[in-house]
Amino acid sequence: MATRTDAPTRREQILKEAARLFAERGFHGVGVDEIGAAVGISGPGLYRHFAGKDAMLAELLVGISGQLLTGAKRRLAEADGGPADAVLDSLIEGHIDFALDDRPLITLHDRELDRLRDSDRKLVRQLQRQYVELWVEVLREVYPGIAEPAARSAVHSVFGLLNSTPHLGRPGSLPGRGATAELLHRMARGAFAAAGAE
Amino acid sequence: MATRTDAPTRREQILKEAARLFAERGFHGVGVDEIGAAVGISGPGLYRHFAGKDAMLAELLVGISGQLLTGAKRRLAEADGGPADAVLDSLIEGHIDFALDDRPLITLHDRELDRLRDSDRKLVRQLQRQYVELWVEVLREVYPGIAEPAARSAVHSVFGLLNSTPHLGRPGSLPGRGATAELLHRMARGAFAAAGAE
DNA sequence: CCTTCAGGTTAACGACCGCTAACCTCCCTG
DNA sequence: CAGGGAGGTTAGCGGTCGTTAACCTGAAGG
Repeated sequence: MATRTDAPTRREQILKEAARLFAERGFHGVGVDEIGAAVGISGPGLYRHFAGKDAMLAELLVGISGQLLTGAKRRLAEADGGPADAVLDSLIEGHIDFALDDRPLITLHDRELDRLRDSDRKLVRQLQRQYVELWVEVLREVYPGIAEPAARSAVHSVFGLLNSTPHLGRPGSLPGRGATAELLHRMARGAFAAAGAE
Repeated sequence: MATRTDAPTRREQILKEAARLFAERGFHGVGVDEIGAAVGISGPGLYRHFAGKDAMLAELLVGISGQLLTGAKRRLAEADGGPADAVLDSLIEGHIDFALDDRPLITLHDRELDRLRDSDRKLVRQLQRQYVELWVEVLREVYPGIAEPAARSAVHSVFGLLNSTPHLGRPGSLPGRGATAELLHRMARGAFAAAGAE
């Protein structure tokens, strides 16, 4: 995957700022004028790029879910045939990268889902479910003793653990990105191990 | 603590329904008319019991934080002098009880804090900080090797794990409350153990 | 050089929502 | 048995917000 070097499009600027604002003050707490101001244009100018405020949220949430799922599938494919243990580590690593690099999106991801139109919400839920099931399969390979409902619960709980990054204080009070990532990784493995030991 | 047997007051009804609605659709997503309807009165009737919509949210959040802190202090006092290990277990148990019994409140707790007036938000933050510090102290007794910043991060992350209950599916798809509580408890201990093993 | 169109602008409409005003109706109490 | 307060009601005001309408402008293309 080539790293982007070209300038972000106006659409992307808007999405990024909207994500930040939605995460800070909630979907209903942010006005379109604010979003516009954040990218240097004013309120209604946004409608040249999006059908409405809802559309921005929808694109954000679908994008997040899709990105997570795609990344996980890729990691699974890359490690095809390898030890399930390593695959689980790779999944954890990917999720942590995302949680540390895109904190606003992680926040939105489980906070504003209910504000979506039915069709969009169904789509997001479906992507999320696939992502979870993917983890569940790998987890049950590593810990064959764990029953499926328990495995699903364990996966959701570890997501809760990994998604706690927004609560870990602003960057700077953290012990450094690498150390935080490592700590989260160890804790996730520890939690899974405890769930697997019946 | 004696279990309440008398009927809930109107104020308590309102708070409970408001908590549920706020958790479902967000603070700004719920109108006062809806809250009123949920308790059988209509919109402005709420103002006989609360100064405004903000006041309901404030009372809910301050109440949650206070309850968590008070409960933790009580458990700490009860186990005074006992093994730190057992105290940690008691803290975890208390938090899980809360997360399982008052899911809407847990949801609100880290979702709508920014909607509070400055003074209320400061109060809630102060209560939360005390609660965290209490856990950090106990955790560092159990795992003396862990540095304080890492311990704080670990505590926040385990809160994320325990507070994942709203994502565990509606009661019924769960393997039963007792089993869920036990699983969460084991995972929390596993995560802490992994954080403590440097 | 004229045209076109992408991407802005401001004005304003309509809906919604928090809150207040004004009024009503029990029930408790002196 | 008056009267007063607790706890409702409906009507409506004022502000906010998403969205649309109408207009403007600069740059690219024939």
